[in-house]
Amino acid sequence: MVELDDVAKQIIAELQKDGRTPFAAIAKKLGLSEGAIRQRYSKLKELGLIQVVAVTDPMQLGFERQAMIGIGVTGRIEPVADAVQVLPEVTYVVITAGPYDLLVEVVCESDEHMLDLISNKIRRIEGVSQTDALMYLQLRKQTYSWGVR
Amino acid sequence: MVELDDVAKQIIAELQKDGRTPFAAIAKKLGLSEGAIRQRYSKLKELGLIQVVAVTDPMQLGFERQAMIGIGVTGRIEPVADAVQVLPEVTYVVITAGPYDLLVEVVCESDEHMLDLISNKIRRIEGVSQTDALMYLQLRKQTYSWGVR
DNA sequence: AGTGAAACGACCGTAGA
DNA sequence: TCTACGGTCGTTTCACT
Repeated sequence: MVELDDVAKQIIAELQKDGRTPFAAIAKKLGLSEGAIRQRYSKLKELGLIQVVAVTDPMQLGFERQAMIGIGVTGRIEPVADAVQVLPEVTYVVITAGPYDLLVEVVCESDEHMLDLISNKIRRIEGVSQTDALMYLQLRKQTYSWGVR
Repeated sequence: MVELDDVAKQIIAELQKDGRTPFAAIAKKLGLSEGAIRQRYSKLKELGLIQVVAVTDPMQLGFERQAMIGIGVTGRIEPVADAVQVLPEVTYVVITAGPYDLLVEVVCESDEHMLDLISNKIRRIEGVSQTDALMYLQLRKQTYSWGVR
């Protein structure tokens, strides 16, 4: 775990609103030099604490089928998480406490692709005891500015 | 639904890798002018098809408690989705087919905050018949470059 | 960690095919 | 929708604190 100071938090907050905000603009807002902001951004990025990326809704673009797979695991969860997260269709993996041990978001090109992924890849992983597919019908909200409000 | 041509898809793919990639660099790669890329980016953004943002792992920063709430709904799902997505703690809402009708990701400051949110806000929404909280223990993978591979 | 300055490159408006 | 161009602004590097 990492402790971030106020400057780092504010840089993150600005970039959560618009990831292309010039460092100079952030610098002006925070009363620091451009270089200081860029230096901090580079470090945050290097440490894997932040990434600036384009996000879209694949379904809205007519691309693919999407689902969240709830997985029940017997035995240790980590090895299953490791095995799942190397699959290219998998965009999101989180270990959870509750009805499932693992939540896995997947993006597929078709129903057949999805079926193959679940039946022949995910369900055959050692330790997977149960899978529930929650097919995405419509994405309603997607926000990245949680610290801001 | 929107049909994107190849240029748009490639712009998105580049920005999925690094959202701060200069338009000029993308232009060079695609053999177009910088202005063309900027113009297309602006339009994609305006249409809400793409957003460039900073993403982090709140838990890794020691910030908050996170969970996915699986919600069962009686009657129409859309009004419930609307009511849920205005809550500031809610970062993600998707209508699904499967064990739940709605998946809702929430970021809270503490267990008490989470409890209050679920008991006093979400469960009191008209039409909510069931909620399962899947508390996040550890985020393992988070990718935004699905079209790329 | 942060500053400042100079060279370079990116961005953005406007005009035009 | 795209290109071209010029002025403005952002980024990079380096020497310094």
